[in-house]
Amino acid sequence: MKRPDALAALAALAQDNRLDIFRLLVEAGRAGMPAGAVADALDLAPNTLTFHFDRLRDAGLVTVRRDGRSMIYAARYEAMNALIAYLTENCCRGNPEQCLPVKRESAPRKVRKSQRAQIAEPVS
Amino acid sequence: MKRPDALAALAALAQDNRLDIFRLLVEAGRAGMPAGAVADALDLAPNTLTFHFDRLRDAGLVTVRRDGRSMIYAARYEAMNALIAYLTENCCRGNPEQCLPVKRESAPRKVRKSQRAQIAEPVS
DNA sequence: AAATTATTTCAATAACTATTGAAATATCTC
DNA sequence: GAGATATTTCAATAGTTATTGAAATAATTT
Repeated sequence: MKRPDALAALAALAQDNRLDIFRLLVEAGRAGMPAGAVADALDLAPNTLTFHFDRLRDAGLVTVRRDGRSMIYAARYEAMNALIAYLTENCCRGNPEQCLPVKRESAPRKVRKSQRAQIAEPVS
Repeated sequence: MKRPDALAALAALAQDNRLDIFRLLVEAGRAGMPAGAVADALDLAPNTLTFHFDRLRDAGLVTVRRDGRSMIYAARYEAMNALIAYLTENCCRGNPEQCLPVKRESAPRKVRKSQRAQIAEPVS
């Protein structure tokens, strides 16, 4: 996955309703589910839903097919996998280990009360 | 990591400049780098940069400390790790395997030319 | 072929986001 | 403490995004 695709996927998922929609479709599995069922489950207006589906689709995160008068949307697991791979490679320097909390070399040295004021607190 | 934090992290990373900033800080390592150096590297106005740093910081993706007149920003690898974990759990049903391309049970059955038109193409 | 169901399209709008220029603050050096 | 350097704050603005209501399309049922 290249940067523009990763950015598109992040933007698509970085929204309340769309994250819900995608998670619901992930649960639904490869078979996917009809737009109406998603609308019912998440209590969204059908036109609002179309708007979000379009964005998820542009980002390559879902597919649609028609079944009678229903549109069946399904999660593209490969896309999520590619996003996770991108984040692991580019934002953890290749290994997720990198992202774990840093190990202290030794316990922090004890400090007398009179010295405490000297020690700068890291800003937030 | 809970949903609101994941959403915040996604939103923070879903922006051109911020994704660059974060990737640069990941490269820079635990030591981090001064705001000015980031500004030079990415050719961003200092006030624009402050705006983006604030957002990354709100999302818990970076930390700051002051060093003289410089502000040193550093990536919080734990946050990225937590985001990847969240996506793996919630958007791949727990195992990243889930996200790999589906395996075909068998090779698709051959079809005579005269039958092709019958077969519905999935929409997009 | 009219009515019904499922979804999309379109236009309007409110809310949010990123960028800019100018001014302020904080720290350091002379 | 005056001047220089590093960064932040503030206000204005242009651009983007999500939601809504009304109307259109598409497939099914009667």
